Amino acid sequence: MKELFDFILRFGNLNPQQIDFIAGKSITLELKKDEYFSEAGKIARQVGFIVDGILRVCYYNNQGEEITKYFIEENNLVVDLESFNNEICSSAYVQAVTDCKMIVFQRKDWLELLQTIIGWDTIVNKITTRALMQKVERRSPLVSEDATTRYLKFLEIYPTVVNRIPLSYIASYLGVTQSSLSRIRKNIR
Amino acid sequence: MKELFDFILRFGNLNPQQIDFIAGKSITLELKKDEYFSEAGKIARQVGFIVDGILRVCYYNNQGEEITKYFIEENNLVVDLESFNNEICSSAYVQAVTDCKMIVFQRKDWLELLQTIIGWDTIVNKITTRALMQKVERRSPLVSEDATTRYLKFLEIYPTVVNRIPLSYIASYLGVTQSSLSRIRKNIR
DNA sequence: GAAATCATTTGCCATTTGGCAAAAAGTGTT
DNA sequence: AACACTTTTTGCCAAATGGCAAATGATTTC
Repeated sequence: MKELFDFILRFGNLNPQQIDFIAGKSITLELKKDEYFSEAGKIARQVGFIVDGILRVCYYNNQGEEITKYFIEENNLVVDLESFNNEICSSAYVQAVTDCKMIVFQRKDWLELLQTIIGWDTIVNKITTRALMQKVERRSPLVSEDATTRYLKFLEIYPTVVNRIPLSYIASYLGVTQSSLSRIRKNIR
Repeated sequence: MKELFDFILRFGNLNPQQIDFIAGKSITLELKKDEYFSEAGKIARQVGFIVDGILRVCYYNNQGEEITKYFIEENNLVVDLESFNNEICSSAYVQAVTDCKMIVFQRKDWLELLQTIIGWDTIVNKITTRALMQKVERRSPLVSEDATTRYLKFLEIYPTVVNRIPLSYIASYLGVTQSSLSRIRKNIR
């Protein structure tokens, strides 16, 4: 629980009562590798905080290829925002890439927090905006780079992730085939 | 001015006094093709609304190649968010791709609006979040597609833009060379 | 620890895209 | 209409990446 509030309090202040109230609404969740936090075709009804482990957001394109949109590491919030906010079906999967320990809030509790705790909405907005900007900054530059440069950028952005996840996921994140990525990796060393 | 409030009021309600107050803080700005709305190395101190015209956000990578991050069409707000919010130098240019008519708010006026008008921050947050999500949704899929598919997606997303801007800008948005894009375009028809 | 399963690497060749330079087409100016 | 200027197209060839299948390596299961 400490990790969660260390994270939250970087974006604003809360008094001890408020912290307790938030903590009281949380539940813990353990996901095994490959299990889903939320799924395409369903409505996301949870906000999660990753205490330990890595998740990824992925989907399938019209040729059935699996595409990883991004990875999310420990000490970050995870939510399928469009689905959660608008109560519409998601088009993506949020999947545990390693075993994960999470702290989770159900939708109705989360909404109650937003209405109850003064300043909570501002904190949540800051976290959301920052996360979205980060996604743009991370993924967007890949479009204009060749495969080797993409991989090098991946290493910069996710230094702690490389050795904990299968090559195929990295390939599907970078928009490169697995075999190409394998060759690229060989050439770099 | 009508266009601006048509846009804003899709995200929340404002009474006539509030609308007048906001309008009173605005100024109009005309940009000629190729002029900058904000520049790399400077701090963005304006929020703009495009009444007519197209802007793009672009930067130069370490090989001096010009890269277009995205286009912004009429009836949208434009701001270099990271620079504006944190008062730090930007790394990107926001440039008029066609002649543009804009409505602009200076930073201090914008901040005053945020403090003065109840609910304005909520509206701005909704607009910001939506715009950021849109950026992710538009640019991210390009990573995993080949050049032809990228161009077709571009046509879907920016149907009104294609014939108003030079081919080279589209190429630099799609991460494809100009000559490749020219060939792709030929093969499609 | 052998078998089965899954992940990664490699070889071979096809396809796509890039790089460069010249030609063609389009625009605006006088 | 002729000129300069910019944008787009094209030809030629090189380089990068993909597709497929087999080989190798790693991990799990019994």
